[in-house]
Amino acid sequence: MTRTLTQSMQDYVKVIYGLTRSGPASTNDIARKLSVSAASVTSMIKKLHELKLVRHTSYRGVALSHAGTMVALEILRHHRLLELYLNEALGYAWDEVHAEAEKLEHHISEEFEDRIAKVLGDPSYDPHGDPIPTKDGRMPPTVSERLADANINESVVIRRVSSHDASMLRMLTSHGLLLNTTLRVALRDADSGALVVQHGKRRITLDREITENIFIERL
Amino acid sequence: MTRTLTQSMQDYVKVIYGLTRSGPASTNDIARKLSVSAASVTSMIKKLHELKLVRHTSYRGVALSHAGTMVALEILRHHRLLELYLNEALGYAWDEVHAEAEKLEHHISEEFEDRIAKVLGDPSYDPHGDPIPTKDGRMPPTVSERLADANINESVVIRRVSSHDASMLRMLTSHGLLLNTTLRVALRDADSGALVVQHGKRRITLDREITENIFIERL
DNA sequence: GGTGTTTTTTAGATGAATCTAAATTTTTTA
DNA sequence: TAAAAAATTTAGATTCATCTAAAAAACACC
Ligand SMILES: [Mn+2]
Ligand SMILES: [Mn+2]
Ligand SMILES: [Mn+2]
Ligand SMILES: [Mn+2]
Repeated sequence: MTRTLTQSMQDYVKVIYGLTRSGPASTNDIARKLSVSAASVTSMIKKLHELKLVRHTSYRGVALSHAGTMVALEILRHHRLLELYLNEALGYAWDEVHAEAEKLEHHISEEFEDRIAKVLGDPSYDPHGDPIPTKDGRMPPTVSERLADANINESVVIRRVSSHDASMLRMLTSHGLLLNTTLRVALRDADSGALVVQHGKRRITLDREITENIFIERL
Repeated sequence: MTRTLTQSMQDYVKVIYGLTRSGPASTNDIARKLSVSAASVTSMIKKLHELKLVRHTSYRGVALSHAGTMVALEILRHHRLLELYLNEALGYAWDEVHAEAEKLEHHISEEFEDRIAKVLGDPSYDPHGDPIPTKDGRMPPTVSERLADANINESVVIRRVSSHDASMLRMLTSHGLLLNTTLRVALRDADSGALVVQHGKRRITLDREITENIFIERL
């Protein structure tokens, strides 16, 4: 069913899904995410509305319909399965998978999706710890506690890094801060909110922007 | 460099490559292969000419330039590596690989190409026995003797099947006639040109259309 | 070698996705 | 609460790949 949608429509639906975790998405936000003009967004929203993939009232923002949500989840499943496959089967690093998956997600068949899912053992999480929607559109639990909010002296495990910025991911890699790494919060800078964390013998300073994007399980 | 070409341009270049084994390709032939109108071909040829990918004189057919040939070989490399990868790594049958590779060939990165080539051990032939162009644009030898031309009583090995017609490939599979299968030519029907071949204990009749598309090595 | 057939090209239109500039509506703020 | 600012939509244009119909060129055959 996704097959009849153009790549562009798929991209809009995916972005709208990401922007509507809390309330409707604005034209400008969508435009910014997709690097297109606001006028382009308005015109695409009109088309998606006619296809009943979104609900939209002029000047009032846009939200996905149930059908639209299913489309978004399917694309997200493709994306995350691809990321994991590139990582596990082809040896891509976690900072390299996003760009490739971003292109391929629109072009693989259901057959391909099913086969890589099977090879991977029907996984629930991608290389960044993001949940992979199931074939029937259910979303596995998402780890949502931020390292930024951890307490001093608390030991935590990194379970998700919600950034596709390759340089941030490489920085974490260089400090040995991979998924499922255990660390302890040593200090918090009251002004900047930066944290100093203890990882084995190493002490690493992580600024607020980074700790906001690292999600953890408390031990 | 292929990256700046649209998918449509890539498809034209690939088809022109396939049609120019002997002399220039005609507008109509290209149109037929791509299922577009002759007028569309003329207009695309004009664009490809401006990009110096083809040489074209009005009403006189079209041929690839050196640059165009390199583009075609790169796409062909993507296609055939993908076919082999789908077959070997993901368990697709040889009659299923073509359609999937046809879509993906335009969307994989050089990184992806290099990684699957490496996983496959830098292969020279795809699941149909077609040669895979090297990264620098050389073409491994192509088996070109047809089963149709084999002599009675001759033993031969199937080395290439130049058809992407899934039903023909499945028919061959059902008779156990896979790549690298040895068989003996038992009879030739003088009228139709059909062959009866002996494969182990089985005798199989193959009509002319099929034997024209099976390429062999003589033993 | 002229004339009819086939092939190719040109002309002009369409739909998709985009843009800029202008108009309209909503929100903010003084 | 009215004016200014910001967000959104409308209007109209552009680019790409396609189409159909008509014109032009090449070919084929008597
Ligand atoms: Mn799918
Ligand atoms: Mn991810
Ligand atoms: Mn390539
Ligand atoms: Mn092949």
